[in-house]
Amino acid sequence: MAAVTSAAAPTQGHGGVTNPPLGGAVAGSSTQGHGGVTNPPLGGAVAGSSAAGSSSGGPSSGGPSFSAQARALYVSSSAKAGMDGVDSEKIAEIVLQTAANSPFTAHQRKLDRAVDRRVAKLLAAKRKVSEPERAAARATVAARRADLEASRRLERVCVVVDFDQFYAAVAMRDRPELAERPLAVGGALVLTANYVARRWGVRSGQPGFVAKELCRQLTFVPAEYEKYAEVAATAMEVYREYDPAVSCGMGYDECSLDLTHYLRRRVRWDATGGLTLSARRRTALCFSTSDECLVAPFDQAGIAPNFLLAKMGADVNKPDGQHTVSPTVEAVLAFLSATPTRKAPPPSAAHHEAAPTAAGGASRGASTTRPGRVPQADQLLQVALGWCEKERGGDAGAMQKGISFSDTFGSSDEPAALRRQLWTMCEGLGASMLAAGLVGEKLTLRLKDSSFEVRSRAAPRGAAIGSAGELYARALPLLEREL
DNA sequence: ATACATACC
DNA sequence: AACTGGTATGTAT
Repeated sequence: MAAVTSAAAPTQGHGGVTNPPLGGAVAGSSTQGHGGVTNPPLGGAVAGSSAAGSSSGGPSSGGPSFSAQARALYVSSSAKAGMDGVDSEKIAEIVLQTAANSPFTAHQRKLDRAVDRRVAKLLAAKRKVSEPERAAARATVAARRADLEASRRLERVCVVVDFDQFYAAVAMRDRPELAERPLAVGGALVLTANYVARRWGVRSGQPGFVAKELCRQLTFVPAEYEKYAEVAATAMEVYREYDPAVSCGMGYDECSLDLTHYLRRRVRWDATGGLTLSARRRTALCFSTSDECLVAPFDQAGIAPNFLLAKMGADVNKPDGQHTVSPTVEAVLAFLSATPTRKAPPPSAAHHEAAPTAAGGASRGASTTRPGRVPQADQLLQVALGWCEKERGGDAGAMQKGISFSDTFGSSDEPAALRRQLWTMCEGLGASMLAAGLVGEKLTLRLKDSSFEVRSRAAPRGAAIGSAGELYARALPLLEREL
């Protein structure tokens, strides 16, 4: 990982950081624009060895027809909490009618086909692996697995709390008259729907026009991110009593606590039996000191010996549920085999880097560059075993690596209009860079057209980028070339 | 290194 | 009329 440094982020002074740099960016285009600055990837060590991954349930290679896929998509959504008694046939029908022939869906299908090709390629490569190679790989995995088991920690009590229907809960808190009505936060896209709306089939990630079609009475309210940050901060204040280092997830709607120390001090707790927060204690966790904190009466919690498992557990038993993974190897493995692969987080070298390397380091370095190894295999193995040493849920305290500004605007091919749009976005990005105290090193212009095709063009490295003017100067040539 | 894609909320 | 926006990471070339 190149030792590029930049006049990076002074704000959160991290002493003499040799840390990664950052950048600034902007974008514009005929329908949508998205711009961002990125840095060279963290690089770091990637592990090798050979473990199995499993494909994300995307069908399509000779799989079901498109409408069957759409139906399957819906069925999974109807299985969500609070969706009993929903007329799934009808909803599937409406979703198909309104969205199946959209340019978005067409683009999505194209992406899916690319994934299928990649999967086919991997499977073909796998088939070519000889039996001796397989045996060697099995031995490597067995050895690594033994290492991981030997270093497995089960004494911690990690909790991930998920603020259910968070954005909608905040909206309903402020406008109680909306609470009984179907409500969606968002606009072009549904970010969150309350449980009333979900009964109509409205769900997050759905395009707004489909949601409206599903539920004519649906009320939309725009997202208010500053407010969410505020409410989350208030909730964190409460959680801090239980874990001074409590961290908040990116979208503000979840946080992670390590209750190990709190429980040792305050509660009689049987390590072998695990921990179940009593309803009362959980309520205390959520609401203890202030009613201001009454965010969502239906928060979920995952409780487990590490944050990987706690995060996965928070997704079980919605709404208003909690799931405990007991601190035994058997319980952990049983939980994993009962949990769809889809629920596991993607293996990430960065996560691995973030973990103390007691167990990981040596074998990682040794196997990284061997040919024929599956990248990320060590991470996959860790996830498969439910092994995770991450100290926290979020990456609290990590230095920001990029900052971006994007905007969806009306379709246009007018160069002049696009330049104006670009300028507006440069101003927006400049302002957020200023607010964040960031200076850019590298600039990327991203353009999305009306068929959802995305182009990204990077400016050659140059002087630090700090203002709207500098952003524009670097971005404009990129745009001109695309006109 | 660049472009393109993915995951997550 | 018409499928977000922001950050970080992964893959292919």
